[in-house]
Amino acid sequence: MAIKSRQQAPTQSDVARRAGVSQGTVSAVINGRATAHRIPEETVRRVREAVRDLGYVANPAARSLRGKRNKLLGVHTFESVFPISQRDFFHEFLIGIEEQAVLDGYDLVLFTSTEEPNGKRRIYRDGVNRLNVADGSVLLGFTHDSSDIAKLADEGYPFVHVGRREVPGVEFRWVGADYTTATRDVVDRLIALGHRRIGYVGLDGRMEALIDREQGYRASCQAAGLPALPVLMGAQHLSVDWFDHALASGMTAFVAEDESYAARLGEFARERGMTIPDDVSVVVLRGTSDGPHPGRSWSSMGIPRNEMGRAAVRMLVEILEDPQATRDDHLLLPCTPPGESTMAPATGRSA
Amino acid sequence: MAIKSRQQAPTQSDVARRAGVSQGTVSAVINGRATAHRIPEETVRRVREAVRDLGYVANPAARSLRGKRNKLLGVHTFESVFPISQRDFFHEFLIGIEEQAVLDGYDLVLFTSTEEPNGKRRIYRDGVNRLNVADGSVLLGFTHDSSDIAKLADEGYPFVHVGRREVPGVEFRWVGADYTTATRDVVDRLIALGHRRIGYVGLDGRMEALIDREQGYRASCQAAGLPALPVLMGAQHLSVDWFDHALASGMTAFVAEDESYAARLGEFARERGMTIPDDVSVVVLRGTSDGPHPGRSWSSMGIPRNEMGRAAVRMLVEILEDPQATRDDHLLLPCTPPGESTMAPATGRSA
DNA sequence: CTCCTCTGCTATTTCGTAATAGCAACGTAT
DNA sequence: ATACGTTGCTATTACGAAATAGCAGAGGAG
Repeated sequence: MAIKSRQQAPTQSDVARRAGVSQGTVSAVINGRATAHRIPEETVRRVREAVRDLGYVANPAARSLRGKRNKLLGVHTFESVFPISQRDFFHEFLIGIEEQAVLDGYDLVLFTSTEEPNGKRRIYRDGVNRLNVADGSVLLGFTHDSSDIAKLADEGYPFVHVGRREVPGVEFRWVGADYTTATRDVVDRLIALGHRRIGYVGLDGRMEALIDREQGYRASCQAAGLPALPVLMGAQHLSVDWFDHALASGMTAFVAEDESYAARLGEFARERGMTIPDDVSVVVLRGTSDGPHPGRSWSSMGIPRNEMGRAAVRMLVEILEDPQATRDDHLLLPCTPPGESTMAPATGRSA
Repeated sequence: MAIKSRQQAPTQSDVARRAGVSQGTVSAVINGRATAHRIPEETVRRVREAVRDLGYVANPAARSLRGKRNKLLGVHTFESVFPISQRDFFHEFLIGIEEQAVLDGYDLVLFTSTEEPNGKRRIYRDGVNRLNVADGSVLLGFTHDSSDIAKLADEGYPFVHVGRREVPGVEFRWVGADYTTATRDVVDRLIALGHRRIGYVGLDGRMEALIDREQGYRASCQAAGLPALPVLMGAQHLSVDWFDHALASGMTAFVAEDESYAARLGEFARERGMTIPDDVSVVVLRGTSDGPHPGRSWSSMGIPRNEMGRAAVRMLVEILEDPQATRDDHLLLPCTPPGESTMAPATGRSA
């Protein structure tokens, strides 16, 4: 037996012919508008029988052409999802997005075809917005070039950005996590544990998500009357020399914007024969170890990735299904506080 | 500034009006039939400009209604992807699928809307085959009810099943891993290490993927002239009593169809004060620890999930882009051999 | 001056479904 | 007998893209 190649599926007209009625009548019966169309029992029965006999299934293309809606939600990630580090980070968002899409009865379109050779993904390629195949889209990740977002918003295309994002002069919807408050709580906790000099190890790119964290750090220090410490930015400065210097200046705790920086600190501590958290406390502000994959367990602020994905889809679906209703155009979800695994009271040395 | 609400997506007619031509001309330009339609440079330029200005993108429903392709590939998983255990298992397939889709310039549709309350996903819901929104689909996971597959194949819908699957009387394309050979190699290796009584711990559902493994186990035993040992099937039989009995009968190695069974064996061994692999060897035939997520590291046969996903997409795209060409209707990829972490030479006790 | 060819498009139809408008036949009321 | 309502449908159109058929005007040949 050979594999069949595509053949013509039966249409409503085929069904109509067999049942001896018109196509419109078949449509009415199939869509439960039989009574509204005053179609008697007997005719309905004949149509149903013909549907069964022919194995008729509605052509979704035709249906959505008529109905305007495809029941498709797009997911656009600005970066390739493959690099290992990114993979784990995005995965949890995707799970949340999928879970909510299931609940709302939408299918998802993953936009991958727009990837350029450099691994970046753009919304517009040759000026064409591929996202339009979906009723609306969730945007994931960060792009330094915000012109795509601006253009999309200007078109009136319905989308929700995951992660707080500000583009001057452009209004759009987003779902974010409250990094400012969460970071502030983290630093407050370190202060409560007796730490007086707390280092902040930051990334190079200062996107909103990181600025918010830094903001929380500064706010906490200020509230406690601690000096505004210099903030280290960028991996290239993160050397053992810097670490020695930091310790010498009395630092007893570090707040690392990214898990990878905490890993470096861990190495330095081991080199100097110090243990975490007994000698030094380290807290991570952005990691994946809180996810389903164990690995290292730093004291790590929990980003509600799953919830953010769900919330973005929920917001998007609400927009699509009731475009008129007024609602908040953004949502800030709380982070979960870090565990105490790599946090401990400041040791005597610093007292 | 308020968020703009959805304006009608531009159509070819809108573009045509702006460019001062007819809809048909726009269609010709967009589909590269400009020369065939003897449309001069200047007009083509005007149309292209109008397309860019309006952000026009083809309506996939209309396009596919007309029998054209959408550049969309569907991914249907028969089970929900959420349960933690499944999540890791499917994830790697999805990565492979996405990677290849990027290369071939297709976007992916994740079919989630067909999930029933029990977590099962069907292709046909209310008799409607939703997969039709995609040009073709990759089917992932296992369904005991093969009628959906049969119906799909009968319709002539282009799809590739990931995982070898046999449905009597139905021919379709699939990509699988060669579990038979890989398992045979595993058992051969254990035999070479001096093991003479090797237990096989199997799952309840005997789908093809498991039957193949069992087949490889039996083949290896038979080739080595070892007795055909009773095969344990089902978690309910996996007790310490059984373990004691197995050891007493001289078993020195176990082949576990699933990682979870290996975990049970590990517990039993600990209870009896035995160490793996010094006292007992354990090899896993289906696990996720070989993936990017560390966790336990059993000696585990590596399933080429990423490659399987890629191969399925490649096969599907070939079918779509050249339906006539003759080609193999299935592909069997090799597994990677397990490491030696939980395998060791048989101890004196069994000699 | 007429016929023909070539250019550069336009007009029309098609795909399958759904919604709206409306018609023919029959019965009922006045 | 005429007007009117009800029943049971059919006819038509729209949705957006694409394919096919073909037409108007310019220019050249005879």
